[in-house]
Amino acid sequence: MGRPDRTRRSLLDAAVVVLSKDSSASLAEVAATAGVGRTTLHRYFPTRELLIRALVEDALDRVADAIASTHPDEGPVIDALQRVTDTVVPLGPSLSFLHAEPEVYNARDLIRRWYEALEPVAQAIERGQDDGSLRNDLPVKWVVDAYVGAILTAWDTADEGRIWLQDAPRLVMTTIISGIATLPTDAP
Amino acid sequence: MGRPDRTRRSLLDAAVVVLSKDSSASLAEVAATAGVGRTTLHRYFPTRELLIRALVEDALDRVADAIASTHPDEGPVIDALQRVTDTVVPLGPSLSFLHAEPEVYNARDLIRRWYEALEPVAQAIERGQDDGSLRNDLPVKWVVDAYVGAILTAWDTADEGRIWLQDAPRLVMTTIISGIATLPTDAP
DNA sequence: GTAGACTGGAACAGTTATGTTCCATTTGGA
DNA sequence: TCCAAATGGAACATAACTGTTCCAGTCTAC
Repeated sequence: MGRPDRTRRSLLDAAVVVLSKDSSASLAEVAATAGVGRTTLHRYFPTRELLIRALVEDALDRVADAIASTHPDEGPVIDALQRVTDTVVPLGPSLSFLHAEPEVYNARDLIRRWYEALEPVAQAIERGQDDGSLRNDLPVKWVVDAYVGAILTAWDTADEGRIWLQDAPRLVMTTIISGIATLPTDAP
Repeated sequence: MGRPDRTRRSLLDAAVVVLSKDSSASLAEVAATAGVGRTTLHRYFPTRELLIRALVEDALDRVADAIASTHPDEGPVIDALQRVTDTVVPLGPSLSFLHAEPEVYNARDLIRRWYEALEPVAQAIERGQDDGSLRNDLPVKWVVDAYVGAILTAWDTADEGRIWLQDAPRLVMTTIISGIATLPTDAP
């Protein structure tokens, strides 16, 4: 990895840190955090929009790779979701800005790519509803969003120090799979 | 309600609409949406920060009132959560900006008030864990965040047209209470 | 060690939002 | 009707960020 690649990576990492804290932070702040001159930032990412696009695409790639690496189309669906959760959650709060950036919200193609990245998860959930391991009275779209939402919540909550990130996968899985109530059969 | 009160309300409502779509929108846009001159906006809210504070406080009041009106400390906990859900969800996507505004995130007292508003919910959940209706292997803080997160997800998802807001209370309750898996007892 | 790539600082213009002031106009209640 | 409150528009100063240019300095691969 040559110097340009390292500089580029520093900038992307710094941008994640800075922009997830304040999505309207200045590029000067990003450059400073990356330990790089503002001029250099503009050499790599001529405009703010291009920086954010690159940022989101980078994050999307990481999520898509993480999901694919767990082969969510194989084995029992609940096990598959467990693998996805264990792999994606540690990617960390650093990705939660995906949720907030207005630039993301208004770029059709980025939204499309976001749902493309989640498509394997959607398919696993559909498979689970078909084979009877997941309840089928909830729309697949809702289940996907609720599942992703739980992961985002875990990131936020861990970020605020209300839980430990290492506990997050269990909390997410228990909550989303079994819910917060005791089983009806537990009643006398 | 005199003219000043109506103007103030128009401004707050417009601010919710505009800022929840783009949290960096200009005050001119807010004023225009409220059908009010920019000068008038500044008369009511001298600075942008004060507008946002007023906005958040207004939203907090609405949520707190909605929660209180359901008396979450009475009756079976799951019924109480159902009442809270049915009452809070219709308050609508208009409140989801609570989640995004950086000004909110960086104001200690607003965060504190946010959790104060949720305190009755936290107490209900604690009560449920004590009386055995909710599983007690999850931290109360996590359960509160997961529950609120599910409502926020429902708002976002409804906003994007992936579900209908009128279905949201059932989806939220089913998902958070029972989870997305079929009951173990459903297996042959 | 040297050439070419890479970097950083400074200075600049252009744009945009904010907050203020002043004044003319409209509104609504007494 | 009349008066005081409320409003809106225009103009202004200020501040901040963006994106560009130019140049001098530094690193690195050869």
